[in-house]
Amino acid sequence: MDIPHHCQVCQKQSDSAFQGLSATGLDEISQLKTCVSFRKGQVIMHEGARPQGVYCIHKGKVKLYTLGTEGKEQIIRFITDGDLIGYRSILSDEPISASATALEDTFACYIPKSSFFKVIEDNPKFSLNMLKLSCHELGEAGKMITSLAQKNVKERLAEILLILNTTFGEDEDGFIDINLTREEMANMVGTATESVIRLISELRKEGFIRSKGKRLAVEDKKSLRQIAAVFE
Amino acid sequence: MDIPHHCQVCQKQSDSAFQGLSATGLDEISQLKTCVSFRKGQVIMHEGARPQGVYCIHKGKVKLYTLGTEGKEQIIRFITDGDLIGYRSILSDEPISASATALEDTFACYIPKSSFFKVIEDNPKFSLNMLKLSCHELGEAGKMITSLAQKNVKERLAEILLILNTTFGEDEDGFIDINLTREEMANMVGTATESVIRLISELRKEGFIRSKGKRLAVEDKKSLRQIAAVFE
DNA sequence: GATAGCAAATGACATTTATCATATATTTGA
DNA sequence: TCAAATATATGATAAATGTCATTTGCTATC
Repeated sequence: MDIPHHCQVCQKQSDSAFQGLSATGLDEISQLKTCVSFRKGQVIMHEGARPQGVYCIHKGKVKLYTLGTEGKEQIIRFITDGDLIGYRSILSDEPISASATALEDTFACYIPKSSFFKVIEDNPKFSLNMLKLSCHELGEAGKMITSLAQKNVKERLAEILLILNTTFGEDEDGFIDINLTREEMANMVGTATESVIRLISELRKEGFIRSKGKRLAVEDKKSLRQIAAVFE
Repeated sequence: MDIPHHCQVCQKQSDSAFQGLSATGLDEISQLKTCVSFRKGQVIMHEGARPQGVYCIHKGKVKLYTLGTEGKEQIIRFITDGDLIGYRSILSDEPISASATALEDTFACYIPKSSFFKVIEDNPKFSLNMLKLSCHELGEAGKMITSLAQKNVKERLAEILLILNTTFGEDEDGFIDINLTREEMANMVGTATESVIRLISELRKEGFIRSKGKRLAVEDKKSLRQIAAVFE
C-alpha cells in the first residue's frame, strides 16, 4: 500500500485529529513520520509498554483491549482509518493501558513522540482537537460502563452488533465488514463465548440478524435497537 | 465557607488542573468566576443539559453518574477538592453525559465557558494539563470497563472499597470518610443492593472489613487486594 | 480441492446473581 | 428524645449466565 509521504495530500487527514492543522504543522509531522504496516494478528502496542510515538492508521482495522484476570482480553473499542493509537499513554505520561492488535493487514504512519508534542505545543487548534477527541472518548467509555453494569448479555450483544454495523459498514452481501470470532465478540460484550453463540442463534431465529459462518448481518435494525434499549 | 476571590491564593489550586497556570491566566479566571454552594443531595449538573461553564470543586464530595435503563444510576466516579465538573461536555461540545450530585455540602467556583476556553487558548500549559487529565481519566475508564466485564461482584466490591479508602481517606475512627448508602455502592459495583449487603456481611465475617451502621472500614488491605485481583 | 485444525453450535449442569418477602436496625427530623 | 421513615440484613427462590463435554461445520493452507 502507498501512503502519501506528505500528510497534506493524505485523503485520511480530514477524518483525523490532524484535520485543520496548519501547513507548517503538517510539514513538521510529515518530515519525521515513517510508514509501517502490520499483518493480520500482529500486535501493534503492548499493555504496560512505554511508547515512543503514536500511530495514525491509514487503512486497516485494529482492536484495542486490556488484559483482565487470567489474561482474558476485554475489547475496549475498535480503531480504523484516521484514528490514532497510543496518544492516551503519551499524553498522560503513563504506560500503555490497552494493547492494540491488527484485525486485518493494516497500514499506518508512526509519528515520534517529540514531533507529536511539538505540534501540540505549536498548534492550539490541534491541541484542542486532541482535547475534543479524548473528551469524546471519555463520554463513550462512560456509556460502555453503564451498559456493562446495567444491561443483560442479550441487550449488550444487540448494542454491539449495531455499533459494529455502523463502524465497519456492510460488504456487498450485507454482512458486517469485519472479521471477528465469536470469542472476540464475547470479549467485547463481556461474557462467555458460548453465551454469545447461543444468543446469536436466538437473534437469528427471531429474524433480527442473519449469519453465514462467522459472518453476521443485521436484518432488523429497529428491533435490535429496541432490544439494546438504545433510545437515541 | 470562604473561597478566596482570587485563584492565585487558593490552596486547592496546586491540586487542580489550574496548577502551573500563569498569573494572567489565573487573573482571567478569577475575574469571571463566581462562588456557589450545593446542599447535600442537590443536583449540580443534569444529564442531557448543555452546560455554560465548569465547576471547580473547592471543598466537597460529588458523585458522577449516568442514568441507565429504567433510571437506575450508574456511578462512574467521584469528584472532590480540586476536581472539575462539566469540562468533558464543554470540550467535546456534546450534551452532559453524566449527572453530578453533591454527596455532602459542597463549595465550588463556577467558571463560565468563555473564560475557560480563553484560558485554554492562551495557555498551552493549561491546555496540556487538561489533555493529561482527560487521557488519565480515559485510562481509568478502561480499567473500570475491564473490571465490570470480567470480575465477579465480590471482586468488584473489594476493588471499590479500596478505591473509596484511597480517594476519601479515613476519619478518626478509621472509617472511610464518605457517606454512601448500600444502594449507592451497588450503583458503583453494578449489582443489586442486596448483593452488596450480603457481600459486605461476608467480608466482615472474614475479617477484612469492619462496619458500624452504614460506615465501613478497611481492616485488611492486603487480603482485599488479593480478592480484587489487583496486582499493581 | 482435500484435509487438518479451529471455530461454531448445542446440550446438560453448576454457579452466580437477582428478585421478592420480611424482619431488624439506624437515621432523621419534629 | 421519640417515632416515623429509611436503610440494612437475611432467607427463599427464580432467573441469568458460566462451564464442561461433545458434535458439527467451516476455512485456511498446502
